Amino acid sequence: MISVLIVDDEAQILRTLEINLRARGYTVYTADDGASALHEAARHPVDVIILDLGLPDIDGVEVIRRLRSWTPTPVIVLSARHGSDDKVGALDAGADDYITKPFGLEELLARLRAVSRRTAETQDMPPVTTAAFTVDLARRRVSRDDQEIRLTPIEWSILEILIRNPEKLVTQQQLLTQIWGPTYVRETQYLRVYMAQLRRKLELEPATPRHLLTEAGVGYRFIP
Amino acid sequence: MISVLIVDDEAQILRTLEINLRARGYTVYTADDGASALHEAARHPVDVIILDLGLPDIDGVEVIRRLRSWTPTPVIVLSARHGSDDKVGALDAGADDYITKPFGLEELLARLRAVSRRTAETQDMPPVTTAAFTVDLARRRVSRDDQEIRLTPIEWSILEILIRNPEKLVTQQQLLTQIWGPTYVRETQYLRVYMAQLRRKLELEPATPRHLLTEAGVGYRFIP
DNA sequence: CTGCGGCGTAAAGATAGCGTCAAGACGGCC
DNA sequence: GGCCGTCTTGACGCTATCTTTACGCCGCAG
Repeated sequence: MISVLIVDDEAQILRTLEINLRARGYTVYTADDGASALHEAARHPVDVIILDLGLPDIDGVEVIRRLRSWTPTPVIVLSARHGSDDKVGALDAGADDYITKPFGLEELLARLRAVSRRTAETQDMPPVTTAAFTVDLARRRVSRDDQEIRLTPIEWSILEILIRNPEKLVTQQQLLTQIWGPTYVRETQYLRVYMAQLRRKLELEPATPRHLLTEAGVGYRFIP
Repeated sequence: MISVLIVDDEAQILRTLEINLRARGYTVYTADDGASALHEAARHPVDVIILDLGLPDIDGVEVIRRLRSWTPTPVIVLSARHGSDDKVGALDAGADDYITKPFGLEELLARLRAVSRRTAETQDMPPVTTAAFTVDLARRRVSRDDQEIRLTPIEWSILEILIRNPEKLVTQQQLLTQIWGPTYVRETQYLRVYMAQLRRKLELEPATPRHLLTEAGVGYRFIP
């Protein structure tokens, strides 16, 4: 069951959306100003937040910023203005998508599906299995021969990125920026150390890896 | 049969609500001030409490706070004021929903259905049992060897979140935001203290936990 | 054949996070 | 006001984890 928090100060819109989304099987929470939006978001760990930018108390962009300080929950922004500044500001603050009013319900539903697909992938994805090991992204667990394997946070981050891009080449820069931040793009030694550890823990023959492959000078690749 | 406690000092409103809700099949109890509200709530284990904020004796927010110290029963707040401070205060204290007077009966009924649906999810859950202890989310009780174990409100909140996500990793941020609010995301020390207490109370060998596991640097996990 | 860059491996040093204890603050209750 | 349970906060040793350094291997180009 996908849960949504809708934030809008116009009671009519709020109600319409609430009813329509409920009818389609979403669990819906509502708020009609910024303060209660933040409060509700903290209370209920929803999958998506639909946020109107024009709120009576706090500026919508500010609401996004505060949400982003602690949660990665995707945010879809609603706005009456067609201005592009608005849009850029909201997206910069961390919004994931943007719709200008008036909008058709179908459009909103489409975008909702789009952003929630990403989280749904994580939440209900079946475990990924290879000849040597099994990775369960939803539960954040790895096992080999039904034996659970302990991974450190960094080991897990690297493995997760590779698993989410099966067959694909993931560059060293991608890994370094996503895990350590943009200022670490030169620290390729980190990757060597952690890839070695991952192979030692996961591969049957760490010296001749079959699933965690190196592309010399470029990056790494996961083969299922 | 769903039971409701209505608290309001205006006799007329109290009577109108009582009649209308009875007519729709609810079991209704009433109170006209804070003290008797707390008293009635303790006497009858109702499903929902409808609470007017402007009471003659105790401040409405205070009533919510005291209720919350021992029961998770959902509270719908009624208020004459439109101010947002009020609202935030009540929600912070633990209210579940909020309606400003004057309001239509249909709106109240809708919210009543909404909150009681939410609790229904909880109340139908069978108890969770492990080798060491049993947790009954519906009755909010924990036992070990048929001996009931007392948990403080915060201990319970943590345990409940973990139990609702069996096998899954629950991040420190999830726990901190859901229990203390988004501004406490750095206070990981709280978690260490309370996890230690939970283990001391629940685990057979608190030093080597089997059901409440730590994922260093990330969060905690419950294994049935 | 020799030097070089990139890689894998091992191990040492630095750091951050954990569990634990205990003292103090706080609030409800008699 | 005083008691009691609960929550917050600080200090400590310990361990896991991260970072850094060192070294040998390999392929390649000069």
